[in-house]
Amino acid sequence: MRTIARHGFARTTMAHVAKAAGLSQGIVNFYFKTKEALLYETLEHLADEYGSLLQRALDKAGPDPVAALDAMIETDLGPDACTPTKSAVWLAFWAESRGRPKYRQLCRELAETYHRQVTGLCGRLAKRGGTEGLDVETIARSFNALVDGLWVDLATDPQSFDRERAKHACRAYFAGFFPAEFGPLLARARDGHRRAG
Amino acid sequence: MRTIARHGFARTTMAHVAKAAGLSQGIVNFYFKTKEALLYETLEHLADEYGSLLQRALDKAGPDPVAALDAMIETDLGPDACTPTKSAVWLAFWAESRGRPKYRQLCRELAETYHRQVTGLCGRLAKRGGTEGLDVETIARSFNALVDGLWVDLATDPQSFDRERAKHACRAYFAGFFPAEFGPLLARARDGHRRAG
Amino acid sequence: MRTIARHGFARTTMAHVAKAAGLSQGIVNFYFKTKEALLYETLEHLADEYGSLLQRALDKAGPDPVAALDAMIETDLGPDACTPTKSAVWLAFWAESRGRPKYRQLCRELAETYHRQVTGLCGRLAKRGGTEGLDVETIARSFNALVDGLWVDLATDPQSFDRERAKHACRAYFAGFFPAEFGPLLARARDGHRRAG
Amino acid sequence: MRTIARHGFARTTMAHVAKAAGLSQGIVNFYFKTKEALLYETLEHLADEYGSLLQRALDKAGPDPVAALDAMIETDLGPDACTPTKSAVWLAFWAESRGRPKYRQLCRELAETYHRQVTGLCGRLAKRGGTEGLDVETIARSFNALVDGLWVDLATDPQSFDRERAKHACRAYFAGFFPAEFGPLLARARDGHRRAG
DNA sequence: AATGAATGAGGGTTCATTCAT
DNA sequence: CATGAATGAACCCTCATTCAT
Repeated sequence: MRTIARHGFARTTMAHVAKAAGLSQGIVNFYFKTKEALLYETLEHLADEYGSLLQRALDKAGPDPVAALDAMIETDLGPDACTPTKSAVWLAFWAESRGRPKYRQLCRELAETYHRQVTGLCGRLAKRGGTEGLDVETIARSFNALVDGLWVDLATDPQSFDRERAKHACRAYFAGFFPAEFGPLLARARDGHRRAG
Repeated sequence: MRTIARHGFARTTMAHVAKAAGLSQGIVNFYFKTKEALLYETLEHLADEYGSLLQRALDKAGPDPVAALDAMIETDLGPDACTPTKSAVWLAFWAESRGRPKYRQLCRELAETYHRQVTGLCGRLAKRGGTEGLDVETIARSFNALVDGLWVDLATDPQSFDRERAKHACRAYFAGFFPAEFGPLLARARDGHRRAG
Repeated sequence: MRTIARHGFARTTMAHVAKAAGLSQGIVNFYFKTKEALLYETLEHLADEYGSLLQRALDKAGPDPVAALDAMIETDLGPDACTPTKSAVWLAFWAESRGRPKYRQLCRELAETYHRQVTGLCGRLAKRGGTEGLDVETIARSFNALVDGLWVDLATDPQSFDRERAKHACRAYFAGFFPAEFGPLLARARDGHRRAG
Repeated sequence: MRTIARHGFARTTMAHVAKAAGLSQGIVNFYFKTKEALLYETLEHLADEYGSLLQRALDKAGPDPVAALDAMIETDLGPDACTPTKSAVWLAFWAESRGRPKYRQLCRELAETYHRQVTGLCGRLAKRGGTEGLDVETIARSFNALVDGLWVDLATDPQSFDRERAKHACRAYFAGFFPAEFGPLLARARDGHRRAG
């Protein structure tokens, strides 16, 4: 992952990877069989890790949709899932997933799962707030896009942004649709900043 | 661009490009001197085209910040700037821009210009609405992220989304911060859909 | 073929082949796509060449079975089909054909065709001579084995043998079963030797 | 030997050999020092085994040249020396012996010994039969070739042939030169077949 | 004595680049 | 200008060999 993040996908060679890992090329190939296999297992590892981070966060958040959505935000932009390296690697795989069916499938499955969860949570939120008219499908997809975009921006220009402001942006995004629920969260975060600053 | 979109950056070869363009390999190299140069000129072309599309749209929109922001949305997600091929190519360059300073610089300049424009427009909007307390900096960066993310999602899964819904999502995003200004736009779009449907 | 004959199959590298042909490795791979393909095409070339040599000889020999069999001997051990290089290459392919179905198939087809022809000719000879009791099937297979063995010996030790004596051995072999037909041929060859020596 | 027979010489790896023998790769290298050494010792083993089989058969056959030659036939095509595996390995070594002086030397020595014995026996037979005019040198070399060819054919296509018919072919070969001596052998074998069938 | 993880040289192959035509 | 055959560096991968355990 470090090698992909540093050199880019196209310039990632087995020699780079082996040297970065402090291993010989022979043994890397012995374990991973193939460069393609190594790359795919990297993607799998990334997806698995992300999946379990998210699951753990959701379990901890409990049944409340606001808490759950906030947990997703905290996970997506937390220090474990959203490092400069990892976001760069995700970006690389997204870019390369066109024309590589295996990558595409895995990415899409993850995105679909994510989308279903967000849609479900937003749906419950809309029902509770009496705003069933909202297009939760689009809200969810756009939230996904927002997070993806934040990752892209963090990957391409880590200076432009910090993770806390990114989280704030996500909360502000939800506050636009669910002011009653996410307004307080926003305010609390703002006060936190004021106290911290 | 078609070749990058189809095969991915890492698997794009001069032979592919030449064949796709109906040219001999020799002449492609004669004109572009180098693969690296061809790729860079591709990025420049993409950036120039996008820049002029945006400029034209802004000129046409006039001085009103709402109209200008909406023009940006229309451009970013319009049929000229946001084709499946182009979004895929942007994605590829973003991914590869780490570790390639020339790409990085060009991408960053474009993003900075864009960011300045959005920030300016949002600032005027905030002033006009009497909501100077808004963090226009973050609003602008997040809008950028949202558009980037929508491009990513359109590039990786064209089915998940259509451009009209993406535009709607952008307007909804702004409506969260500037309800008075973007609310009517949203409503109009919604009515348009109703009439059309 | 020269490289296989010189270094053996196992030590034949593309670098050897390219250097022996006075070409770069790149262009060899460009033309043959694959080492495996190059080897297979070599076998095909060898088989085609042998097939057409044999066919031409048989056409020239006419319908007489003795003349035809003698033409086969002349071809198999003639200067075109039976060079040190070619016999070595045949030997290499025979050895490697176990475990390489494609080689095996081609070799077997050629052998089967050959066997059918020899069996047919011997059958006509046996009928003509009133010795229908002969096991022409085995006679033909053994003749095939004899020729193969002569090739092997010529390949492994070119000094041990010359082609003329090998031909003589083949005629002597047939003379054992068809003395009336092949006896004169033997005698003529012997006289030829006497005159020549 | 099993590995060479199955995969061919070129594709025989130390890993294959070790696995087939149920040993670790380390210990195989420890005992044989080198792949080259292992291969050479394999050839030596094969040659030694063949040599002692032949010697034992000749000892048992006694001084009669016909019995001795028949013993050679029985050995060469008997169940101990002529298994599918062994004939395949011989073929592999013959093929590879070009360009490997050590193999070549060993193969040639064996062939020379064999040739001397056959020549001697045929010479005694010719003298006894009053046919000193025969070219025993060529008869012997051709017999060797015949046996080699039978091995090749058995190695490349075990179905085409069985060992009994191969033996018969050898006897028929000798019967062509020494009808008085090998005719009865042939007849006996034929009767044996009849009784058996 | 025995293992198997580890090494690294060398193989086949790809592909950006050059150049005679 | 244009071609495409030709080059060679660099890639991925295999595998004989070594060595700590």
